[in-house]
Amino acid sequence: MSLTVCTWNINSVRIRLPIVREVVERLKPDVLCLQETKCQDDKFPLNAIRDMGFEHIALNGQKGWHGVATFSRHPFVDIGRGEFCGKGDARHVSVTLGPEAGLGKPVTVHNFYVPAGGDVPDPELNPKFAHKLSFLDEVTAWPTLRADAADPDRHAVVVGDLNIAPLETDVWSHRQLLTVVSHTPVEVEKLGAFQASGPWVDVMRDMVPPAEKLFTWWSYRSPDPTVNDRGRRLDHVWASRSLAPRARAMTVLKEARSWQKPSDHVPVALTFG
DNA sequence: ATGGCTGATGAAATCAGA
Repeated sequence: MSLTVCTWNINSVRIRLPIVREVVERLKPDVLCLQETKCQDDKFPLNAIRDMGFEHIALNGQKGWHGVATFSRHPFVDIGRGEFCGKGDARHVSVTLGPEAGLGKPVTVHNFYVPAGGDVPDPELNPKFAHKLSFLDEVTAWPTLRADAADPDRHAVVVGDLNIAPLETDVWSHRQLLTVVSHTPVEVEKLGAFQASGPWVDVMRDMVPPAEKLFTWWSYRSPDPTVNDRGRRLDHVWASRSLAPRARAMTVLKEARSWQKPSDHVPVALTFG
């Protein structure tokens, strides 16, 4: 028995429905977590998702921007939606699957979309950056997440677009990105505190050694993002300590960045067995 | 050398992404 969890910032679920199908055929996820769905719940293309084999769907969307969604082949025993910084943003949804999903115990999958943080890496000058830092502080202290990580009767996973590339090899140029939002020391420190609050294991980096470059995002502004490979690892899969040793395989579907009408992020799939 | 692009909204230009 195994469980494959996939995370993908899709940058509009409606405009990219055709390649959702392609991603599902290639990665065969049991659980698919999307961010930046940009779709209110009552306009979500539920039937198309069900046709791909996901009978169980948990939404937390809003009009125009943000929004997360989690699809599953296995039923949910629980669904949760966190709200942070009192802004009413749709940036989190969690689902819990029973032991029959394949891991022997229930597993809770938290799907996050962390604020991007704007341009200027100074919380005094840039409210978006201040929001990003506050969001990280709140999720680090969130009792629900800490309880899930510590529960001996359950596995837990955190996935999503965390919008921070923590390691030097998570960006195309550590030196040049030190002052660019997504790789600044203050963000990396807060992401580290968030990770330590579980503690959560960065299973992508268990699968690909930290010495190797590993990216999940390439800017739309490059004419051909594959040419210079100026990417960043903004998307993450973390597992609770009981589950992390059971990571069996990972796929970063880099080729999806070159498909027609791509997202600027590519899907990441992790199989636990 | 990051921003030259992309998407949502709403019907043109602006905001946001990161």
